[in-house]
Amino acid sequence: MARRGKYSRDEIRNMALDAAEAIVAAEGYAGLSARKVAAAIGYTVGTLYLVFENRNSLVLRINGRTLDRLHEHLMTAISSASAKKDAETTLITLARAYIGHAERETPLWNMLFEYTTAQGDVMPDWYRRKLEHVFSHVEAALRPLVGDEAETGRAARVLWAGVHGICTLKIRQRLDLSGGQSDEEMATMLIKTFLRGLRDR
Amino acid sequence: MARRGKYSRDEIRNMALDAAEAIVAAEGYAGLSARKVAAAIGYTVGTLYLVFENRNSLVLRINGRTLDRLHEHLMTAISSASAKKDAETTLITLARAYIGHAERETPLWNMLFEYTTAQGDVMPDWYRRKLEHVFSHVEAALRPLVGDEAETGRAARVLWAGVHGICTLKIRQRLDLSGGQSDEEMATMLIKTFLRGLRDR
DNA sequence: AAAAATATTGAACACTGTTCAATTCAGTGT
DNA sequence: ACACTGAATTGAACAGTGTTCAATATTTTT
Repeated sequence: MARRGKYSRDEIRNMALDAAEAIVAAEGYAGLSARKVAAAIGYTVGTLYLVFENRNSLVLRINGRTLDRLHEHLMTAISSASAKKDAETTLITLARAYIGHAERETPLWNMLFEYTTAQGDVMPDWYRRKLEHVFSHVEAALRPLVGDEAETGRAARVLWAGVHGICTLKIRQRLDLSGGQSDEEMATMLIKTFLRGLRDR
Repeated sequence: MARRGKYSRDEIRNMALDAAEAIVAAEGYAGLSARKVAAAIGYTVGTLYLVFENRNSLVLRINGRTLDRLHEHLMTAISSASAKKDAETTLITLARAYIGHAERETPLWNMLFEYTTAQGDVMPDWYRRKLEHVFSHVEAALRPLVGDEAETGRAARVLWAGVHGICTLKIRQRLDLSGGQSDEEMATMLIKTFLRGLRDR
């Protein structure tokens, strides 16, 4: 049944990504299988392997899309709600948006970190650019507060890794040890305290 | 070949845990399989399932041991090097020890977070106690600095989630975007800035 | 209409977690 | 010494997995 739907390679790739995304969203990373994706778009495994090198590269592409959506979400969050507010407000807005996104798309967001490269080699360039892209929001908010550009980069990374840590531990239920403080409250506390420490340097 | 080595259930369980740990350390979470563990201790799959409910519960037990070792490691780190130093020094020592442990046992440490409970239910009690145990070190260091006990708990969780975030992003190579700042330097910066912000409240 | 080129299939391989009837054996009773 | 019993252990079976690639189906070119 060749060329059945006259879909190009790119079209098949996108259909596969759509289907795979839906599967992960519904059944999680573990529920994702080549045959399931292929069946969902009306093809068989073989075709899928014609369009993706392997399972890992499919996962990486889905993750790329997740990063794109996250970037979009952060953008609208800071542009709509509190335009041109101070750094603290902006950063808190960003953190809420980040955490909100992670909670809304938990399985896809989890997959962002379940994927691991073979020991020794790094993430592909296009993926690292997307990561930087997401990061740029934090840097922009922090720049007015920290003079030096290199220092801005460092502070942004440290602070955002911190917010990410809160987010990931909450979502994976490693932080429910005591009084039910929400992850957003925790992130707010981190940001406020960190910024105060930064100002009083 | 029944009762071949006259091992009790508990002994078999421990042998299995030792073997599984070695496999994960060498080949990662993905390399762990029931048949491999069984073969390594001279039994077959069936016996393994007599001693562990399923793969997940085996993983959870390995994780328990990893937490125990982590706890030990943190203890020796603060008791030997800098006994009775100020909070900042202690926390930095703890962070270095935490990160060092994660880097020394990367696959086992990763598995700590790759394991996920079925959606809806929580970690078993014995596991949560181990988590609290590890946390207690951070709380102890932070207590003199923060008056209120509830506030101490909050600050400890926020700060440690931050350190964990740095650690996890570095190990999973999501933070190599720019000038090669080490994860330990980043954690130090986080701790110093956070503590300054905490003091100048 | 025949030939060439390309798209698609699906069986095959070596693996996975999990179950459970069948087998093998240690200890006891005779 | 021998059968019996009950527990320990096995390993085949099931339904799935990622991945490959000769074979087939279809379109395009000649």
